[in-house]
Amino acid sequence: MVRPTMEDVAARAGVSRALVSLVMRGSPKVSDQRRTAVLKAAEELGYSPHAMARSLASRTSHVLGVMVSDLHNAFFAEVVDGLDAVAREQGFDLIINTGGRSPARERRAVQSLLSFRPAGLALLSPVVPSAAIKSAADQTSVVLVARSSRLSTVDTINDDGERGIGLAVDHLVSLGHTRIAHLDGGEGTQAAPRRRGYLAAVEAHGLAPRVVASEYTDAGGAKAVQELLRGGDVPTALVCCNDFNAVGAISALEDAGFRVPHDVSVVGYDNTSLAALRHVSLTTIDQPRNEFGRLAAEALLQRVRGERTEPVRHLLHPSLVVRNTTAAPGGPR
Amino acid sequence: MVRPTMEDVAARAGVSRALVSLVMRGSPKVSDQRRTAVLKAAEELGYSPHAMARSLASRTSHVLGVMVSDLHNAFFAEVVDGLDAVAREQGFDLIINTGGRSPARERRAVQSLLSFRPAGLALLSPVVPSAAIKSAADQTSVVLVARSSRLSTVDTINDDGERGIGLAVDHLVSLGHTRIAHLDGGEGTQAAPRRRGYLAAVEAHGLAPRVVASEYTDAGGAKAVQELLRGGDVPTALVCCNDFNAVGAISALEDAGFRVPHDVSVVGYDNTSLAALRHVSLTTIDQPRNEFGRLAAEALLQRVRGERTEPVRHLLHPSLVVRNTTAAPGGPR
DNA sequence: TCTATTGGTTGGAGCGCTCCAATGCTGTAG
DNA sequence: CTACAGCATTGGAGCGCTCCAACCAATAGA
Repeated sequence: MVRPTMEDVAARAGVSRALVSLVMRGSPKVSDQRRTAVLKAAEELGYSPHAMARSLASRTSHVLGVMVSDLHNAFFAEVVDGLDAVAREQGFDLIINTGGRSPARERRAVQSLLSFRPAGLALLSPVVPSAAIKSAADQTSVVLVARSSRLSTVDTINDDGERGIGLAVDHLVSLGHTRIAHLDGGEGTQAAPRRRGYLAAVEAHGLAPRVVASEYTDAGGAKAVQELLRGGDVPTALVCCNDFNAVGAISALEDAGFRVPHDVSVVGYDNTSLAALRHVSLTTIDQPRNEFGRLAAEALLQRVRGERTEPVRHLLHPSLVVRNTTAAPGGPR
Repeated sequence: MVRPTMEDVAARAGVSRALVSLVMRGSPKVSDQRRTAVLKAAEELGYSPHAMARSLASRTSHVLGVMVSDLHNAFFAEVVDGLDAVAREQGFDLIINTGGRSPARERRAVQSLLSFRPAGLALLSPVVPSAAIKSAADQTSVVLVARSSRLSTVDTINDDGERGIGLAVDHLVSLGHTRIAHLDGGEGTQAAPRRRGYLAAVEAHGLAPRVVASEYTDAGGAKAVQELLRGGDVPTALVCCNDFNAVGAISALEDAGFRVPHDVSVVGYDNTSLAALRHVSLTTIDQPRNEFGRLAAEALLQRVRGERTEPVRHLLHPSLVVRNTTAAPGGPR
């Protein structure tokens, strides 16, 4: 369990510790002969550099910290994939920590990440108050994903939720729908722009808006539909705040004898893997999640390299994915 | 961006660096007067200890590395939750890295984690060859989750897949089913014990076994059912290798005009969040995922504290979760 | 009164590495 | 034959911390 150090490698290869250091960092100013000798010795000893000692000595870090607010949500998995790809490419490592959607836990997670003195910090949909983000930003470069901020020291990456919902409404209108309701995400992240997008799009088409309070869960979607049914006046199309909500809504509709999409069309949001299941086959709005991650990593690395100090605000274009839960009113069962 | 050091805090509080170190580590042998002075100075400067310098100096680590083979799978999120809870409790931090189910990437991820010299390493369902695990185990304590191993230096945490499938078969038999097929997970992790469990349980009940080749995806489940249908002789119950497979199977059955559970009962495996959706409401086998994580963390910490050197092999009991995809043959539609 | 003991505090060495100034070495120009 | 690049190589200082032996009162015991 006791690992060899640079000193051990140096002794075995018959060179100085400094030379080993140069080899490990891939310096060009080392003779081929010595280089191979060092690499051979390292190999034989099973040596690999001590990341912490390295960053302590160099006063630089090759680590990006990532705080994932909710590991249970596959949304973040793809963001992390994007981050990972770009970071790796540029010789950076990721250390991930999770906040579990609790501000206290999230705060601890950020503290823990900062204690490693990362070169940058990506916060994926954080729930901590803005002040906490500011204090992190005083210590390292910070990028926010799926959360906006007015802080001048942090970069942000978001999707254009207004536009995304607009795509859903346009799609339904083009199918011939005129009575389109929105199941609202309430206090949830990004619920506000989605609601705004719904209202704007419906108005643009000269239709009457109808917003039903709901939340980002399948139970929430079901409950909202039950409420709608009690009212008697069932719309022909539902634009839901996310995929889970949509699946709950579909369930409740079918329980009540409605057929999707024959009687009611339903659109989700997020294009989770759930939506793609053939059993669900949900028409939904896709966010370029991988791109979120890539842009987040690039934003951080730009700051790390000192190429930029002005904040960037990326607003990515969502896209419509048509599957089998939307059709013209009275269309396919 | 330049953070204060212990030296700065010491100067401000008018004490030595060593005293600050004692305070930061919560040593009891510091007078209250000095302690408050130090804490005040630290607070004012926004000081927080440098985790890397600390672990370098102390030659101990308060970090557990976690390699998650696939972030997209919510299974691991709960394991990580369990790990996180126990680790935090004992003052350890988690650093997570992902392998994306590719041996090469996974290897890099493990390398990267090891370069932080973690006190222990949890590998969640790793796909790297056993030799790579052994080499990691030479460098730190290793625990394997959802993968078994004969290595005497690593601990393992698994569910008893044989028993789990047995529960599913018993349940179906108790409902009156006699023609029960198994959709097999092929080369996938844990597919072998599940297959064995099916064969053993079916035999124990004196029934004829029927194993259909499939895989851990919804498309795989659908394909297997289509094959079954082409054969003409459709069983009254399906025990699937996992939840995704089960959902695909249900989809294909419904497309072909069969009703679940009236015509065919279906059982999944894993109790993913998917299974709990009311739209799916799948009878399935639950693995104590959180418990996996807790036991993994405890196994590592026991080794870290030097309490144990013998390997442990946890085999946890899965449990049956009955929902709406199973019924007596010809039962509820 | 002198020596032990105790509790609080401190300077210095050292963790494994990087960085820099300095060194030795060759080869070429003067 | 000396001078001077130019290159490969090296020793030493230092990153922010922990750990240890030493130290310094202040109190207790003889």
